[in-house]
Amino acid sequence: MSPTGATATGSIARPATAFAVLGGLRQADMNHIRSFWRNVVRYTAGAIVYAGRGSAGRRIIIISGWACETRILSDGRRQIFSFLLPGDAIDLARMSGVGSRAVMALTRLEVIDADIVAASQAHGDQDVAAAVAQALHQREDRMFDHMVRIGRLTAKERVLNLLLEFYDRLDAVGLTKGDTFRIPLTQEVFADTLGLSNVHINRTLQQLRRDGMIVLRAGSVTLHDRERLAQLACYEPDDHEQDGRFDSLRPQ
Amino acid sequence: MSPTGATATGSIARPATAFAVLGGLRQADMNHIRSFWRNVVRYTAGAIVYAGRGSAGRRIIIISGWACETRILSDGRRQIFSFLLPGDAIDLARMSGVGSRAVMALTRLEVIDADIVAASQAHGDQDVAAAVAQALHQREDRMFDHMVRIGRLTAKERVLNLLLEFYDRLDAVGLTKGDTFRIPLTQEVFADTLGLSNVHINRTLQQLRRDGMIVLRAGSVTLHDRERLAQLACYEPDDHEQDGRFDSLRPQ
DNA sequence: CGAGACTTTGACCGTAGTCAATTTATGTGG
DNA sequence: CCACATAAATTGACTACGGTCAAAGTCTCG
Repeated sequence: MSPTGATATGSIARPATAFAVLGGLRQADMNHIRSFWRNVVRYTAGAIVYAGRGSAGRRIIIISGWACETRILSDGRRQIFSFLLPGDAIDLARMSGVGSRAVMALTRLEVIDADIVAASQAHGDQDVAAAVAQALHQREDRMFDHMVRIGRLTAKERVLNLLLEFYDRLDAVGLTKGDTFRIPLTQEVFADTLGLSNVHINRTLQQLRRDGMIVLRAGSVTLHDRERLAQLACYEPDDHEQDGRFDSLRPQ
Repeated sequence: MSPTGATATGSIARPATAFAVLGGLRQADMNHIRSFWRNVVRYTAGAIVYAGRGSAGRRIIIISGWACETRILSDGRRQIFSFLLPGDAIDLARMSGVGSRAVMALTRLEVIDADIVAASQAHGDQDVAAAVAQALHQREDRMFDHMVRIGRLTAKERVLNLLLEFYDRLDAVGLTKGDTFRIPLTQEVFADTLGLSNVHINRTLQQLRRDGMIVLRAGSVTLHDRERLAQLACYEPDDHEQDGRFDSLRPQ
């Protein structure tokens, strides 16, 4: 393991693992994807993702795992700006890590250079570059939702709203099972995301559990009646246009 | 005045007014700018700025006045995402105004199509298109500062931090006089920007005045000892690289 | 001068923060 | 598989920051 937590993946890696998140693939796609195999870069949880590590360039696609964009103030306070889930893309330009902004792996993370993928337009009629551009746009759109969350919603609304966003995003890449999905976040991460203290997050979650609005245990969440929850949490999926995430690699 | 609040400026408008904010100009620049004259679009305070109104396109440059990006929730809560000051540029694409996002004039506003200006590279060695692109980037960078503000700072810090940002931005285009600048915002706008109630904004401002940290009256603010204030407000101007605002029209 | 928009004030409430201790996972080496 | 170390979740007691409601005072501008 390199000191930065990043490792270029050798031929040891098993395709089935890294790309499983993108769903079952047609044989043609599989062949196409295998060609990227040695371009996948891995990070350990807690690692900072820099541009240029391994074979990852400035624009990257998340293959598996969760990451976040964050800033840490000199006095220790931390704010998380956004989350990066499988199928998301981000431009690492101007990420400095210092007082400014950094992308941090929240779990083990697999990443690939977006330009390498885009350069080979072999699979289907999809325009990979366009899909990446769309993913970048959606990230920006979500940023506004997030500002509303921390600026104008109550603690309960913030938590629900965020969980609903996670559901929709994960569902779009096949990472939900019915109303349930896995969520690898500590309560402290929730706190630093939603502008609350970890203690208050804890109490809010318990309240939501007691009210039967969510089921949350052992790293997985279940959201029954999302329609109603969305109402309660001011969650208005602006129909963020088409789904622009990088699932052009998924079965048609 | 059109129903939307937008009017295309005819030849009646006086150059000296609209472009005064960009500072005194060399004779060559003045001539160049005169050619844009009929492309300036005006809005009244409170008007929504849409792409395509008058001669303004998708990417616009603020010539004079203040505007903001905002969203209004169905229950009336409002969040302001960013402010647009003279010299700033913004891409109006995907501004819907409805539940999503809108640009609203906070004062009388003068705007010009960025592409029209960029199309004529006559003045100096500056690359206008690059300056506009930079301005767009800076807007994004400031968005992160803003998330930290509403997510992690106290009320007092939020207010100071925002005022310091205004100072730096206005100073960059010559709109400060010593430690003082004009600020056309109501306390309610502050509230909806900083995620606080208007009443609390009022009390916070009074507190800051009593502590002698700011002077605020009749629409103008004075910030003495900004170094100290920056310290207190976690204001860390990340040295947002070069100054990429649209002041390439200003004297060299 | 009057209307409407903004600001200011007071009283009171409630959400969320802080500090500190305890319990419960999680994980690691033996 | 157990023992220990560490991280994470939970709880209680107390505080305080910020919200709400309602009334009164100011300012602007036609």
